[in-house]
Amino acid sequence: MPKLGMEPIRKDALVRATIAEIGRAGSLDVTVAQIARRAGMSSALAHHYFGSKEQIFLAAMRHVLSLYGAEVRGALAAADGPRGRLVALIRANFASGSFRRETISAWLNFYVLARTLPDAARLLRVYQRRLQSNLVHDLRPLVGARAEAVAARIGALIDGVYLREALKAGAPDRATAAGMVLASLEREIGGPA
Amino acid sequence: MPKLGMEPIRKDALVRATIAEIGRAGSLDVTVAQIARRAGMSSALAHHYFGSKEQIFLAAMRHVLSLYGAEVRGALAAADGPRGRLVALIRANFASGSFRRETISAWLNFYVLARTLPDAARLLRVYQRRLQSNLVHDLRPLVGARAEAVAARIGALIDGVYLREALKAGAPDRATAAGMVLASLEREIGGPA
Amino acid sequence: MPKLGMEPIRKDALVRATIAEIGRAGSLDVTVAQIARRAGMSSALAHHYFGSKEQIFLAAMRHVLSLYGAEVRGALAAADGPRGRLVALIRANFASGSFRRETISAWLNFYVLARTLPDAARLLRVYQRRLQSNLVHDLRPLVGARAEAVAARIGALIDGVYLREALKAGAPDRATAAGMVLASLEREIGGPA
Amino acid sequence: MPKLGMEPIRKDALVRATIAEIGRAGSLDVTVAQIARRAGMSSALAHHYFGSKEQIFLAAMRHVLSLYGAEVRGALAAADGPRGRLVALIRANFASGSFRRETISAWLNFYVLARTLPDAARLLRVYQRRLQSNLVHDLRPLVGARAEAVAARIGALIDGVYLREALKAGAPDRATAAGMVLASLEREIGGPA
DNA sequence: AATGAATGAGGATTCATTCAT
DNA sequence: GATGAATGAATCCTCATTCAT
Repeated sequence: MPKLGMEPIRKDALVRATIAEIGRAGSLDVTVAQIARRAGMSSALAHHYFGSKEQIFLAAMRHVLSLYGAEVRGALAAADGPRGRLVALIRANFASGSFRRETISAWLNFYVLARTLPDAARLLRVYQRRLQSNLVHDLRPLVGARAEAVAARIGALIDGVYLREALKAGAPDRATAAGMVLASLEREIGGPA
Repeated sequence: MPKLGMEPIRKDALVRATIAEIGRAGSLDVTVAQIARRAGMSSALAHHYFGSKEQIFLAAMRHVLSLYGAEVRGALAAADGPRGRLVALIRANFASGSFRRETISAWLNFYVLARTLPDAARLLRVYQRRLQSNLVHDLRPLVGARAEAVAARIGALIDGVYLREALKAGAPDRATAAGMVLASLEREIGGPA
Repeated sequence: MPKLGMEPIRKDALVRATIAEIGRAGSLDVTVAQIARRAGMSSALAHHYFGSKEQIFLAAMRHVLSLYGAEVRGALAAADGPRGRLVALIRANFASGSFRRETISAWLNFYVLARTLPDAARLLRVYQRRLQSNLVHDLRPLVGARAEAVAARIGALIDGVYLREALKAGAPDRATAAGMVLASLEREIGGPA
Repeated sequence: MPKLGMEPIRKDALVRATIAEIGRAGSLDVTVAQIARRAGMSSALAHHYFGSKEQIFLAAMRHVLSLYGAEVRGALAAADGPRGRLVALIRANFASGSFRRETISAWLNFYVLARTLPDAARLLRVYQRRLQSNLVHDLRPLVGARAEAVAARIGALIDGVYLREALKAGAPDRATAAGMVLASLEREIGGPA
């Protein structure tokens, strides 16, 4: 069984298990043993690879944020024109990779984590800044000087939609969620988005 | 002169201490002992009055929501006309009683709590429903059939603004926060709000 | 069972159990659970009263040193003249309260502890300083300026005798141990001690 | 040219690393991983060569004792006459090879180890017996029948000086340490040593 | 009403040791 | 010969909760 190069495989399994467990528990009150068990290894091995529970959580955050980033980049690359890119960007925020039950739960809990771990706060700020700059880039041609303010409102609305989704039961409704933000965009830039 | 029983006094002290401790810790990872110490009593007494930690948390939630409700009712009573009442309602959401460091932290953590405690979820849904109905009531005359959708967007935006405030350092900026939502309202109903 | 004023009783029981366990194990590799079990309580209670294993060890050291100090004071009070007091002091170092199997083991391990815990080192230095000053006080009239050097040699010899006793099997032989140091004293001050 | 097997090289590196780690930690609380890392190999290899942590410790003891023995033999070979040999023997006990920071710490901890490992106790007893017989051999011509008792006192004093050195901070002072024991010798045999 | 006393259950982390490659 | 992979067993410490007074 012991092969070489297990580290990335194990780490990846642990990161996925962490997100799944946070999703299941709905909070950060998950034990390393639970995470490790789901990832198919002993908790000792989890510590061997990550050093501490904190680092496991941070790795899970980075994973979620990096999946999200890839989703956004892919969407933007396939879109044309400011309006088209804005729509694609907003839709990407609610794409199937990110806007799923467990990820929404993880996201909410990362905000809590950020109140304790400076590194977690930093990661979330990076996410917010990127979203803001992406929005501003394509809002500028449409709303000029108002771009910054509009982007801030849309960014906050996206977070709010996530937060409210976390309270609902059942599977997340991507279309409705994205629709809310797209409608807001429409009101901000005028005309149908 | 009826001598006031200790029960309400003790319970109130515990509820306040709970909110303060959640604010301090930035999470629900506060011990009953910490709460009781801040409230000036033994943890055994805290259990005596509330039965369990869960109930202490729920009481703290009810307290926050009831303060918030009072703030909103007061604001609405003093305002006139749909537009005036909408502005007052939004401002009330960021009033000094609710939009303060520790309450914002508590609010965020209550969303986490709601994922575990059905009672907590119920309380948050009551809050959302009231906000929605308050918004709809005064949006109807202004935007007609769009009232429901607009109210949902404004409600989610308010939550998003809270969430983002939780990530920031330093004292919360009420004017800016309220300004964001008011600007959105303006775009939704047309003309300066 | 729960009565008031248990703290000193519990702490005392823990301190005694600690010394006994160190004696049994022959090293500091004793668990809080073992100590607590011997003291007739849960390990949680041990932590409740002492806060940490470190503090338990330090309390045990203070206990041993204070017993030793009492023994020495008692012996000196009952002796007359420099020579008589020196003999009494040396005998006190090997009195039945201190020169027993488990205490010798504890003593040795406290020297190890002192290499890690500054507080432990401080306690041992206090012991050494007191012994030195007691010796010098009564050596001065007998050997004048050599008092300091002679005291240092006698002090080190006492420690060496303890150390060697730690290696032996069976019950410690007080008379022989004290005899070694008394013989040394005799050589230092001339004439039979 | 016979190619030297790795075994003795590895074992030697581990033994040296063990002494260094015990010196650094000031206790036997050093992990095999720490020792192996300092010796430049994996902990698995350390186990491969020694079988267990216990055996590593015992090998380290043998190493220290054998260095000490060589030092003593060298000193005795270069000295003449009972008095000269006694002085040389005492000085050898505090020679630069043995009376150094980490070795003193190791020595103290070996006494602790001896309380658990019979083999360790045996090694220390061998050391004590050899020292005793070396001392007696050259004391006999000077003090006759008192040789055994004097040797025992000097041996215990040497150990005591080591023990006290373990408590001090800073580099060990060889001259002062040897001086203490030489002064004692002088008192025992009469006349300047 | 109030609390000190007490603990069972659990949780992060460490570590000697084994094993397949 | 050498090591990364892996884990079972501990160990310290915490905490919600109960109980006798």
